[in-house]
Amino acid sequence: MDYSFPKSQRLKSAKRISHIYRKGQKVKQSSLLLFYLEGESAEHKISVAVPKRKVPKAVHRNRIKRILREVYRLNKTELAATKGFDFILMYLGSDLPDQRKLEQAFIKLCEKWRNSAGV
RNA sequence: GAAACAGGCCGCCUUAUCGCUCCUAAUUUAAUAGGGGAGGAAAGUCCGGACAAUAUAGAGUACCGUGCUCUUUGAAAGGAGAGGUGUUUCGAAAGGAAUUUUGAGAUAACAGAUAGUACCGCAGAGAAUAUAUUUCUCUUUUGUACUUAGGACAAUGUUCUAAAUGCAGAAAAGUAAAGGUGAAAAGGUGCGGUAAGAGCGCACCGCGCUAUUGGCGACAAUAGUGGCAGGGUAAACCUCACGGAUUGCAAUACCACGUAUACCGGGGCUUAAGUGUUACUCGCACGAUCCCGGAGGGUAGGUAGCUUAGAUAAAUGAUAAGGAUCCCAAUUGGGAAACAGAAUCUGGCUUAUAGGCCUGUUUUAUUU
Repeated sequence: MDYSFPKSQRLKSAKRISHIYRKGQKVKQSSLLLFYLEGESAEHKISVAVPKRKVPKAVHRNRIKRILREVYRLNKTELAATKGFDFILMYLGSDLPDQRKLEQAFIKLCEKWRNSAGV
């Protein structure tokens, strides 16, 4: 099993990210929102986002982003596909989340994504 | 031992597994080994400094900062100690009172309100060139009551005139003493004085000015003098003194990519349009394939700056076990753990902070 999460699997270009926000499809499950768009390389690329308006404290924002990244890292296989996709995973709640609940929500989100993206 | 105050420090630890980031090493092109990886405030961005760019031709204005004294520390901002003054709390003393002296604290953006402007809600007559539709007082005058004196008549009464006194009203003044309003009412208390009053006069207190003395100084004491003009706000503008080039790492340098000397309108081509220079003015420099405006197009990736933390959609994390701390139950167990996340570095200031430790001072309990 591959649980690594190197730099090549992260979405880093500001131009590409704003493009996904504009043109990408959306899937929602409880407090998670996933933007996705077919990518340029064979690998998946992902980026996490927490809106400043919902979570004003920098400490809490950092924590939520780390938890989201950890959830993705441990459940990467749920998003397995033949093509590479670019994702943005956004947290819409305003409280500090529980990691186990978030993992279950993420797995459900992945099922929805598989159906809508037709993979 | 406990409580209060002041100052300082710490602000969970260990192991394993999975993962992130930077550096080094060697094999070699996707993996291995070793090492480093958030804070006392990283925060607010309120003051300094380094560094960078602009300018180096300066001057004035504007703007900003600081504001009792001395010593000390520091590159500066700032800090520390000692003192002075004002305000204020508690206690003591003197005095009839106003007030003064003194002991122990607290506190002050603590230069200037006799340069000018502005503001001072409500209440109140009046809030700054003081003042009345209250009260008080003199004078004049009207009415009335009573008394006295004189006269007339129809005579133990009636009536007229004059004067004094009381009451009520009016006019013209005096006064700012009393009541009342207010955070604040144009020196305070007492005595004299006056029609009533008033620094109008006097005593004491306070205040201003001048001189002398003491102190490095802020200031203080003493003497003389002035009858007292001049309320408060400068964290309102402002004035004075001292200091300050401006903009900030999204600075800036280099590499890569890419384009348009296109088009439209206007100005100018040597009697100067314009650009740069510190916000403005002057001055200075540059100045013809030029300048301004419109509409439109392209780029916005990387390296250095940048750090024995050093990223760039931004690492410093997750899970499990064990152990300290605190709380509830008191056998086993269950729960809690603050404020808060680096972005060029650095010195301060301010604000947030569960819990714990140490030192000192004061009060108090117990034991000897």
